[in-house]
Amino acid sequence: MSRVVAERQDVIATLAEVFREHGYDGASLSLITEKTGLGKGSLYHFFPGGKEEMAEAVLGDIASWFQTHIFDRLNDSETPAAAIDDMFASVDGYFRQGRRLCLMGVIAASGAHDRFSVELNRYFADWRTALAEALGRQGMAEKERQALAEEVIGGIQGALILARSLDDPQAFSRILARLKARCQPSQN
Amino acid sequence: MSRVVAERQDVIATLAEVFREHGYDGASLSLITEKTGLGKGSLYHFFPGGKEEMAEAVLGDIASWFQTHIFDRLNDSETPAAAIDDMFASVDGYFRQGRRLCLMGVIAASGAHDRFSVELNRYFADWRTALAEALGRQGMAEKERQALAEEVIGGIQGALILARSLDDPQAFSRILARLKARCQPSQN
DNA sequence: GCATGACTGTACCAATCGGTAAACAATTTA
DNA sequence: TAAATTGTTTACCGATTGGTACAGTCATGC
Repeated sequence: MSRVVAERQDVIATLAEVFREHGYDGASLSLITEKTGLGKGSLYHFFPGGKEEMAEAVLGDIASWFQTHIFDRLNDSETPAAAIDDMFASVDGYFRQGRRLCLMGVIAASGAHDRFSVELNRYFADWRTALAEALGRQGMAEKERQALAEEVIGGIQGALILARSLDDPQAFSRILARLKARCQPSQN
Repeated sequence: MSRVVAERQDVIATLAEVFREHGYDGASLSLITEKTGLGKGSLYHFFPGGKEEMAEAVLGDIASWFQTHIFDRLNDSETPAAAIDDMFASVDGYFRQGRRLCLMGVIAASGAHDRFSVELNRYFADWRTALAEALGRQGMAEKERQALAEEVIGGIQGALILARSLDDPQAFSRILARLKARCQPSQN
């Protein structure tokens, strides 16, 4: 268990960075072998399905991270306002204050989109549902909470792209703060 | 003039679609020859710099379209509220009600980002400046208009990614409507 | 009617692509 | 310790990559 799983987990973390920085098509096997330090043989030992399986593993890893650290906390919390605050803090940390892109967004904006449409759909739909319900437990009306959740989640993606394009990570933080303010109970 | 320029312009439009749908790395020359109907010889005749020059031509074309149809109108208009409304209408049309991605965003989220960082930076910075100034002529305070312009432009990018990921173009329209409402003079 | 220059089709290039196979080393397990 | 499992190295595969070279086509202007 320990060794193997741990190493595979390490590989997945490195794979995630490679896909994030170079995109799916841009992440060649030679680049992957270089960054992971693993030869093709080892790579195909861990991921017999090749590059596609590597990306699936990474997306699955990300999905479960968000599930436990974001979605579940939004759902379980009895103090939705605090849970939503936690969400924004986690998001800020996860995306390194705007210096890191969202791999889900990267894939969605690439030609590999079709290959992973199920994962993409679930990730964004689950996030939207969890946030909308937390907003609801905060007293927000049905229509408005659906729309706001959508706006916030999209806003985060756009802020990441904008921050990278402007080469100004702080743009991410500024937008995030505004989105957060819009989720405050006092704003309803 | 006519023949050459016109044809090159047609090619650029097709190139834009290919890059949009497949990303920079995913747009192989064989795919480009197929979609444009032009052999490599013709392609390299029009774009001696190869794929990179093709992408530059497309980005330049997009930049000038936005310059004349969006940025200039925001700047020139003496009725900023109407100009901002026009912007949202143009954006909705340009992105085909959420069924079309923004190539600038696609490139920004890809490994080819570094190659085109100048173009990306200018596109988003110009848009932000133009929108912020229009908001200013509408009476909005300096700080708030900068922040709102940033939020709107990022929000559009994110809405496109979200709409594609959820396979729900209407998500784009819904978010766009909210962003537009936030720019209304009555909201200030 | 012929020279010119814009355009195109084809063959080709080295390099790299994703992926396979199998020999080999290292660890566990019995 | 022997066998079985797990992991790694290396050489290799055919296909495709972006790019080049160049002969040929075609309309235009002189």
